[in-house]
Amino acid sequence: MPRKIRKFKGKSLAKDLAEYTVIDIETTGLSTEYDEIIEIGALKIKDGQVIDSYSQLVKPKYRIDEFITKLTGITNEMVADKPKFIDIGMDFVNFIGNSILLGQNVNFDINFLYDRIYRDLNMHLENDFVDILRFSRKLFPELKNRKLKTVAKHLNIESITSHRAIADCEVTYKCYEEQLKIIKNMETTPELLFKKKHSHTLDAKDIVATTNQFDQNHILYNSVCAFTGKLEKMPRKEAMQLVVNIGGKCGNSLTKSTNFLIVGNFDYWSGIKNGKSSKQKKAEKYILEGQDLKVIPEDVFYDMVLGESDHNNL
DNA sequence: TCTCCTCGAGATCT
DNA sequence: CTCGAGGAGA
Repeated sequence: MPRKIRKFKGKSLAKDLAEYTVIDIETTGLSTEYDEIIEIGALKIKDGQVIDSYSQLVKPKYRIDEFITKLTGITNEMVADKPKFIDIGMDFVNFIGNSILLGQNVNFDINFLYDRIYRDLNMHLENDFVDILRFSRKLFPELKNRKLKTVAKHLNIESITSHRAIADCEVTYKCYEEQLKIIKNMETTPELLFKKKHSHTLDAKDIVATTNQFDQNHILYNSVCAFTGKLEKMPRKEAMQLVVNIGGKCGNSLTKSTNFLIVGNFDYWSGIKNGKSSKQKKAEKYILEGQDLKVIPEDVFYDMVLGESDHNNL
């Protein structure tokens, strides 16, 4: 199991905040490993108003390339006499304090800052954060993309052409405040909007036969089938449909009336013990008790359903 | 019905 | 990274 990197990193929140700190950084590239911070911007917001700001250009170890200068407008000359991160890192840490951080795809900024603060100051950036990219994905799925600029335009917020930290903070916090208004108008809250949905749409009862031509001599006719594990060749729903179209029945779980347990793959399932799922172990117990139940692998199931000849062509 | 898990697909940041 | 789909188990 891969060890968790940045283990003290804060949690991602979806909240309607009265007080927070917007952050944005400019860097020499996208890689936290190889690229460097060249500008930090932050705005403290309270009740929708800017109450404090922090803006600092930072001198990187390596030169800024042309692409970044063109993108941000930040040149090597501009940072030549600026402090290195190690000299101003503490100022930034003090500025944000323990406030909740907010930004567009803010994981990008947090990861850069987390690593830099740890390396230079031997401290952990533990602040919780709000990523407004999550908001726009939820609210504006119809837009061609959810880049800050696109979202700002959609919300009639003016955004300047240059990618500079403080300017982007301005746009970001305005986008957040506007999106909060939209959520309020929907008579919901961010918490409700991001509440995990129950996506268990697969209920065996919902699967009905698409034919009434049944072969009453088929081994699965009038039988009760259950599944365990992930099937290789089709979604479980399709397999259940096959059973039902033969005139069999399906259940979500293994019961006293189950006749066939079809076993798929569960190599991926780390919680599995002795290579057998609980359904399989339950089935073995029922068989010992004399139940008319067979445990069959996926391949055998296809032989039964489709016939030997078709099986080879799958 | 609820919580926990895994995987694959799809974006966004400079 | 985040989400949704789809599993298991209680």
